[in-house]
Amino acid sequence: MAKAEPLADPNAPPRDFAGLRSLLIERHQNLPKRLAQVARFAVAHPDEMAFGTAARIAEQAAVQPSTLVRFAQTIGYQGFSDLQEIFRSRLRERWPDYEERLESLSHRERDREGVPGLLDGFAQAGATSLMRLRESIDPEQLSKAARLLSAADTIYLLGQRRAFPITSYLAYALGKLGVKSILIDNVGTLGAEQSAFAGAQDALISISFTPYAPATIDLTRVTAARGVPLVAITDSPFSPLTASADIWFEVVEADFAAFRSLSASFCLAMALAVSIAEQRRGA
Amino acid sequence: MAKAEPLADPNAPPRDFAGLRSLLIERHQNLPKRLAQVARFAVAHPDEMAFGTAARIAEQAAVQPSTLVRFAQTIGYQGFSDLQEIFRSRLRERWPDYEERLESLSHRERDREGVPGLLDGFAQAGATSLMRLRESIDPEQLSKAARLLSAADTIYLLGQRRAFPITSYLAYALGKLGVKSILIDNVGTLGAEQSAFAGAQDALISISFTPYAPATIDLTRVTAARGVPLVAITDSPFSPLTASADIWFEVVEADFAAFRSLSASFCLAMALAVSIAEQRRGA
DNA sequence: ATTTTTCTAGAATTTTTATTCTCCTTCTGG
DNA sequence: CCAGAAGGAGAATAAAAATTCTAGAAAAAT
Repeated sequence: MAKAEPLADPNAPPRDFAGLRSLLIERHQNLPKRLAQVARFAVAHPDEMAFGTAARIAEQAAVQPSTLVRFAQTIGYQGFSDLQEIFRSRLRERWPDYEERLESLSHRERDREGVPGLLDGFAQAGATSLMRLRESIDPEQLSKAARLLSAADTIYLLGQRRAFPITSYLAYALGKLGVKSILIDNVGTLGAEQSAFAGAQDALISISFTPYAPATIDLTRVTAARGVPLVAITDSPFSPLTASADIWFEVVEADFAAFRSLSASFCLAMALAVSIAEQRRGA
Repeated sequence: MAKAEPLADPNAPPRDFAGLRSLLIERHQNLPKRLAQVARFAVAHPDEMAFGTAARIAEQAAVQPSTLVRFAQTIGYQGFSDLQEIFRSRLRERWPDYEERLESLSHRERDREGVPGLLDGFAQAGATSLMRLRESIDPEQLSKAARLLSAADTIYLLGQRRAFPITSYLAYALGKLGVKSILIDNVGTLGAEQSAFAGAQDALISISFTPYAPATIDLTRVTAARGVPLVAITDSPFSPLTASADIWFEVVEADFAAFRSLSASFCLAMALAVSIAEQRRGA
């Protein structure tokens, strides 16, 4: 009857891939023949370990399935499935290198609770969002959007609720860049009137995230139907905005404490604004 | 010798992730409710789809396990396992060259010009701002601000021009957190009237950056002089806001292409909002 | 060389997991 | 508003998987 010592148990197996890997390399020579064989295979073919069934892996490693279970238990895991979870987590983490870096930058955050922890948490969510954005946005799409928008006479900006800060910022930035724009802020529910004069020679930037604000959706649909070119920024390919959009961008923000970051959306908006201005200057 | 053409079967489901993804996006709207729900989940959480068991995925997508099987079969796969294989292959393929990708990510930003370079530039500026923020903000100050603000009856929010996106977001976030707030948006230059009823039992959050918007400065001074506690967010200790502020934060944003990031300011605002709510709940 | 211990293979068992089926609900078209 | 069809939930079933058990082989110790 061994007592549970969850925190400082020296026999507890590592829960991350890096730790497991070094443990395997270290203990490999002291293990019995078949178990050492499994250890070698695991280090050499981590992908197989993550995806395969016990039977399949056993076959490839030339051992019995039961040996895999024994192996896992010998190292300290509960069973094969438990061990496999480590290999899977490695593939789940999208940007291991980058996350590690942030992690080390924020070594203090574990100790922290309450308010300071919040700051770190939101900073982390913001940075993660930004890094993901760079990977997920197709530069070609962005160029196309810039061309489309730079051809417009007036750029109408529509975004409500959580998206409103972004459109209001766009109004500010475009103004500073000398690009004519109109912010449809829907004050007094005058959104329809504010957008009434948008025509085919103009363009509309609509921004909406789940749960999509009805005002944004309705106004966008009506305006796009009139033939106004539409660039949409949203958080899913299934967003109601994508259907009528000429070009749309999917921005997935990381969240913390149930609040999604806005960093990536802002970043995209800024890039868009400046590239419209550049495009115009070039033309 | 007309041979069967197994490759061109129009009903055969895609065997690669990209194809599956676009198929899902395309067919999603013609699918029944629950199946569409699964399609959305699959696109949004491909990692889960790759590793989870049917039961686990079903729970997260809020459907029955059997629905997953129906879904897979409706699209043309043999069963759920068959479908899942596609999601797994994606992780398999992606992994090997990930180091390469990260490498190219940091290299390409030098070569790049124009639009894609802008995105990287703004992302970098945002991330830098966030990292700096963590260093520069004193946790003690943040806690004090949260206490001061949580004691307020109504929180008035003031910020114009570049700071307006932040205050409008604060209005949204505080509302969601159940904290009473009033956004002084100065529509129709009614700012003075909007803030007229703020008293000593309330509080004011003022945000302003160089060049400080006169409306913000004036309204802040007048309101603070009436005895309303003031928390200020600004970009310099010499800002006109610091003089009358009970607590103030200096947020230095990095810039790119002559546009300053807003990431750090947003991050601070979010942390502030959530800690006010936490403080209230505790009291 | 013999006993004891450790290790392994393979069968047996238990658990988990996907799939099928049935009955009920919710739409849709007349 | 009703009839019919399509969709969906949940139990039942079948399949597949991991795990345990046992007997025997290999290795180590005496």
